[in-house]
Amino acid sequence: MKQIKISEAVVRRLPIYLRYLNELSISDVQTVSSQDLGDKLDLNPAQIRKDLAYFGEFGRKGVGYNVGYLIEKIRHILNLDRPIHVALVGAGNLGRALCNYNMYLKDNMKIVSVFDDDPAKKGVAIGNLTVNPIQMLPDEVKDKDISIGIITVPASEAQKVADRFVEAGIRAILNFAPTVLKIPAGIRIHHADFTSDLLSLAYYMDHDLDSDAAEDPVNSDDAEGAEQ
Amino acid sequence: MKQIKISEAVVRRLPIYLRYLNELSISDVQTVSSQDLGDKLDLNPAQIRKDLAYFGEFGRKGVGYNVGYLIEKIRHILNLDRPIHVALVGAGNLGRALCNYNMYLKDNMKIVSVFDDDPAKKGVAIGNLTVNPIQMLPDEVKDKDISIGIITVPASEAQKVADRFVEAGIRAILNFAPTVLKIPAGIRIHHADFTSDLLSLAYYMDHDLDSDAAEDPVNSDDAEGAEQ
DNA sequence: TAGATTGTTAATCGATTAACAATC
DNA sequence: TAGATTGTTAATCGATTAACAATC
Repeated sequence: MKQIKISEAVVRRLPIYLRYLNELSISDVQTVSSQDLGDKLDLNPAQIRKDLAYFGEFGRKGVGYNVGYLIEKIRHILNLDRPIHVALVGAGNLGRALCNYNMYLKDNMKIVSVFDDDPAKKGVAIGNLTVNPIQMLPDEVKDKDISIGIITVPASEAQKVADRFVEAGIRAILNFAPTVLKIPAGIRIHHADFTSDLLSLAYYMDHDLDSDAAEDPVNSDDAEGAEQ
Repeated sequence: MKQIKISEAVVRRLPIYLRYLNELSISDVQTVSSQDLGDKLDLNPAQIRKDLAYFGEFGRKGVGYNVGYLIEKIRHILNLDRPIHVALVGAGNLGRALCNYNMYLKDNMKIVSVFDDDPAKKGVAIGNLTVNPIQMLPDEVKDKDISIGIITVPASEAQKVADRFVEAGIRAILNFAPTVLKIPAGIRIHHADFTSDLLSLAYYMDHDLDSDAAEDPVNSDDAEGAEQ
């Protein structure tokens, strides 16, 4: 039996496929080709076929993919055919926004517990949840079978929260704090750091051309730079 | 003069470097090596040296990089040595959270205008901004020299907002809506789609039971039985 | 059948890492 | 000087894309 390592890039595309397939399903579209998917999602059709083929043979030659069947398969691959429980630490503006964003409820994944170490926030309601003190984290993780943690505390507190998550037995972390975290191997971590995202976009603005070109290889030509 | 194409991967690391360098600067650290940076940021030191070398020779052999000097250089490369103005469309929970997140003020980048097409939100205050009707977008972009747009509307509205941004002459977009947008070549777009991020983490729940060995995520149920 | 489209292998492209001469 | 560390080239690794036989 061959052991294929599925790359993170592949896994990250699966929810994108799933999302569009769900749209197609709602529109009662029965069948879709890798070409259709590629056009819509701005991806190479060969890449889509290859991604899916890692997990099985889901299509029919000459026909395409059955939308409902492919949805079912991807949901299974992503473990979304069973409930996945999420905890969030940091009931600030961003944390509250994410809690209210319950649009992924339909995907069997939901935030079931919110924490904050500010005593003033204890018991405050956010949607149908109430803010717990951070000390309750280990018990809640156990009691509610929580496997993913979201961090929305300031950068200065993020590592401490991550450590607590790890100790409580969480399997994966989504970190919104603008800092790099040290996490033991075996725990997955994704960074959702929009401040870095935003700053990196500034690179593509028109550079002012004042400085000496010798020392500044970043001139406006770079910003155009071929469509990809 | 050589025109080197700088990859997006490189550009995206620059703000990460900058952030840690700023921390070092605050701690009065004068010099840092690529080894130090790599340890802290979980990156290969050779990669860091290579990234920086695309833009010039910023270090000293046998010594390392001067923190203050490198900050200055990276800020210049990223255009953060001049004000960068940002507009945000979608004054919901997430949009308001981002507006209140003015922690990147110190980087010369700030949200200067907020829009929403809900008449009920017109004039509502968010921090020191007030919500404008979407019709004002083109004029605001011109008047306030706005070059980056943030989209925090529902997925169903996101393409319309993107089109407005492009027409108004924006140079780059940060899209928080969970959908793929069609954007003309030459305009940069980054996706900050945390719902996909979160869903993709679910993949690692069952499959990753032993940490380092690549394990076969294609279990027998998966590989089998395309009904078709 | 003829046209379409998959699954998969091979080719290409790009990014990361290793290695080391230069030199502080 | 001896040790440290850069800048850069070469080697490696991994991901994307092209191509096409299989086949619906």
